[in-house]
Amino acid sequence: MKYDHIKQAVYRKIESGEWPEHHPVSSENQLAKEFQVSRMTARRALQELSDEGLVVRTRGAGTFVAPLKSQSALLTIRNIADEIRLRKHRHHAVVRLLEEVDAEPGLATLFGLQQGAKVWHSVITHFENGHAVQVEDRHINPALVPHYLEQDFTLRTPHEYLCEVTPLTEASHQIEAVSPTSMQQQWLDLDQAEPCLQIQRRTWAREGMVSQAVLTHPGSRFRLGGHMTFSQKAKVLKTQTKK
Amino acid sequence: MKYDHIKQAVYRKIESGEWPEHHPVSSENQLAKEFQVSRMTARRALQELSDEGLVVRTRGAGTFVAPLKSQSALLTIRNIADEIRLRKHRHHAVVRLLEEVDAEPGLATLFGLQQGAKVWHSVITHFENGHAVQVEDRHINPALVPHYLEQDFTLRTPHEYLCEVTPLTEASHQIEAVSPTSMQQQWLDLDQAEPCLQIQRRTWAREGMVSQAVLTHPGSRFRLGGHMTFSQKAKVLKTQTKK
DNA sequence: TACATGCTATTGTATATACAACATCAAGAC
DNA sequence: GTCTTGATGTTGTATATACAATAGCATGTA
Repeated sequence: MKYDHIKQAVYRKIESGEWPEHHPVSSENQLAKEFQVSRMTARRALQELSDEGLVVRTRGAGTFVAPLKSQSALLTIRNIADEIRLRKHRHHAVVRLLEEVDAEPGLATLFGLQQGAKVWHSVITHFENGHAVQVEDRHINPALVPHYLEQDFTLRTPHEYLCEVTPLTEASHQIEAVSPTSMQQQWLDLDQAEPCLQIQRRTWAREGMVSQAVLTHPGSRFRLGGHMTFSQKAKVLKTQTKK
Repeated sequence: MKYDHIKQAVYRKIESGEWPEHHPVSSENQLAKEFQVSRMTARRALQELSDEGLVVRTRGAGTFVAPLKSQSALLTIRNIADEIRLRKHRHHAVVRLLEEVDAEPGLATLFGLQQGAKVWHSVITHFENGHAVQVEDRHINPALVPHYLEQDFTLRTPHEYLCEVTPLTEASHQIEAVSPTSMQQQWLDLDQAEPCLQIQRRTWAREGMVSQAVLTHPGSRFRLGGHMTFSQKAKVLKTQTKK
């Protein structure tokens, strides 16, 4: 499988960070020459990488490493700020906490740190047209993310910062319905405890787990929606059963 | 784009139901002859359909229409009964309501029916190891689904029945956190109103909207989870931005 | 400067061919 | 009946080639 050889070579360049977003990928002819294969074989490698969304190809221009910023709309829940702006609404954020804390035992294990090691912690409330729609309670692995505490998260969300600083490779999510804690209630400006949609998101880079975020949305002000056609459904199914 | 011509021809056969699950698809050579193209062009059509999960290809055997039964794990939320059995737990269902009712105006519009037309309505509680984990409140378009009221839904879930009777082509979902109504609370054997995760699922066939289901889960007994790697994430992203 | 033209590199589509790997079935050997 | 063998059809991989469509750049022109 020569084409798979080429795919993996390109994949390594991207995954290692040697080729960042928008970096040009060798052209079909260059790869064909370099790997001593025909252009059609090199083409297949790039084509499959494109199908998988790792590179973007433009006729006449070339092949480039795909930007990873934008996220799948439904599961990773795109950056809340982008989502709000997409609806042409105003977004602003208020930083409630930004601190260094002792890691809880469970989290220390997930991060691969010693018991009692320090981790970074931020709590940020996101507003849509002046109404609180999400409180983002996030813990960060300081071994993998530099200068987290010095960022101004009213300008750029933690998620955006993480995407820039580290190449994320995996994510897991859990969605559940909960009653907000009194602190969450306060952070969301809720008069009374209403049901909240809570999403736990964990993200990994190649070196290990980068961050855990707990995103809490008031049920009355947030809804998670999606739509898929038959063939798209089948495609998602395939990516999931493949593992 | 000759290859796209072939893709669409095959797609129509599948979508129309003329080729059911596991039905053999014409071979590359047959298609090449039929459409007056080279084998490589016919091959591309089948290959892309395979990438999209519509057909399954086996070297030496041939190409076949893919089984659609299994659903994407995260969004369509696989059949609750399957999910429970997958965890090696006991599942049973209790039918709370199974009746013909007047369609609400909104639903009649969605179904493409006259105001005040009759629709079918079922309410079923699903139990995992004896604990209620979901109440399924479903409305059915009687124009597209036969004999719904005569089914025994303790043996086969409505979702399973619908999948057998009609070829579903699209689905949309909304997820939110709510307080249960008093009826839902009763159907779920809840002592007090706890936050519930509520999923609204609408499904379409080619002829129109088939069904609307509202699935309500007690927050304390249910969690929606998922995991995806980098390249899978990118693939999902692509299918969603494509529209 | 501003615009138009054309050249070149790159990706997209289509074809023809060759061989490899595998599944299925039928005929024959035991 | 059971197993082996081989023929045939199918998909998978790889190559070589041709032309189309587009992007980007450089060059020439007004």
